[in-house]
Amino acid sequence: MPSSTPPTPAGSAARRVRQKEATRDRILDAARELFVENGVEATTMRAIAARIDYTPTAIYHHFRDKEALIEELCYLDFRSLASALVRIGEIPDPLERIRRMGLAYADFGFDNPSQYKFMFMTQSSHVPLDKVRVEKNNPEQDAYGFLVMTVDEGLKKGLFRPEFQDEHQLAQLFWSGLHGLISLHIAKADDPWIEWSDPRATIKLAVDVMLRGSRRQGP
Amino acid sequence: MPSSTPPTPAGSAARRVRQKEATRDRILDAARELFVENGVEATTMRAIAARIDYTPTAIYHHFRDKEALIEELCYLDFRSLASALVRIGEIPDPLERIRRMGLAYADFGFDNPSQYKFMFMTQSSHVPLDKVRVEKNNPEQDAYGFLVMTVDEGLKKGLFRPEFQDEHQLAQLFWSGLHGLISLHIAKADDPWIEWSDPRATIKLAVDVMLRGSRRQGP
DNA sequence: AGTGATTACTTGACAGCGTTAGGTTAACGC
DNA sequence: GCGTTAACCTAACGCTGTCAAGTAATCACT
Repeated sequence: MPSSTPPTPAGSAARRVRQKEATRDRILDAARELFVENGVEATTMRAIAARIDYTPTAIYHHFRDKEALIEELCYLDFRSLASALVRIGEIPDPLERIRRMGLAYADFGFDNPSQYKFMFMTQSSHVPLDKVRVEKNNPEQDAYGFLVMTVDEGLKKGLFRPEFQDEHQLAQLFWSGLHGLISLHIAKADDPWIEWSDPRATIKLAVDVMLRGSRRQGP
Repeated sequence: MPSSTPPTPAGSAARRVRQKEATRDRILDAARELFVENGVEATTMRAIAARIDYTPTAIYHHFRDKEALIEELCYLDFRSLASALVRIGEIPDPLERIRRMGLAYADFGFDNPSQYKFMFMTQSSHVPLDKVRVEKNNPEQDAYGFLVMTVDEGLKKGLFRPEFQDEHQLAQLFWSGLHGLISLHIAKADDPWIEWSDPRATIKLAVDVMLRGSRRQGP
């Protein structure tokens, strides 16, 4: 067998598949750049196409419509968020794990405001039910599921006050506490009305406040 | 002087002013209804005009553009939110006052999701700097200022843990904790991914958690 | 009473948007 | 070579927010 054979998939059919995926990725990259630069709303299909020297209609051969394109980026970001959080999974103490997850989650939001915006600040059942892309409760892929599992572990170890029974409710409480600060800062950072404190410092305080306020007794 | 004179402003000039304000109000009412029904984005100037039997361009004699129309509604809602909260102002204990304000704020959000959305979940320095409509720090009109003042009162009474010094930071912490839950519920209520707990129950828990986690010692 | 100015509103249009029907062109299996 | 597939383009549709210009009624004033 000659060494000139392409490494993974031989044959020109496979090459065409690869080429199609390549332009698909170029569309995604261009869209992401423009979304980050100008926001989702202000980014037009024409602009995305122009950036990679295609006609707008070419995009529709790769994505059903603009929303499907957004959803694809959203899906990729959900995975990258989850894999950023999962590195914290080894920390043995559930409470400390929650604390560290919170800080990492906030970092993700502040570092990627544009992604954060269309992940958590816009309506849309981001997963078409027939074609689930993210595996639920796989911590590699589902950050929310990971949080719920961690909270559940804390509940079973009796680390929280007795009024907390539902792991979903407590997880939503933690999550939304952070989300509030991140999203307000993204949406209203320019508002002269509010004198914003350093958001990362506030996040640290907020995480501590929520843990202290929900855990059983303690020193 | 004959009694046929109109009550408040005499003269037909004044009547014209009143008529102009009347159609302006009709535009605002129609816009509000459509915004609530279909959302801000999906509501067109043409639809607003059609609802009150005007041409779309008539609106532009009363509002600079669509954003100015939204901002006017936003401004009205800010005042109605503030006056809903100010009724709680008499409660003497600052902590209890914060707790009650939190619950009232959440009620406003859950009861008026559409208003809440364009008040707190969309970008825009909602106040044109040259023409401030809401009086800052007047609790009747500025809900955020009211919260900051209450937090400051608590700080001065030594009710909070020593790491809290900045009244803005602590106010933002409380506020954003609630905002997170409200906004996530508005944006993602339909998302099959998350098993939402009863949001009002979670709000109650969240308020208690945040107060317990931030106040000094205590039983 | 007549005249000119003001103004609330309409007509008709513009550019730009997301999207689509239909045509072109190249590579494919046979 | 031939029919098929499919990636991409051309041209257009209906929709959007917005505007320049026109109309008609009311105003203030001589």
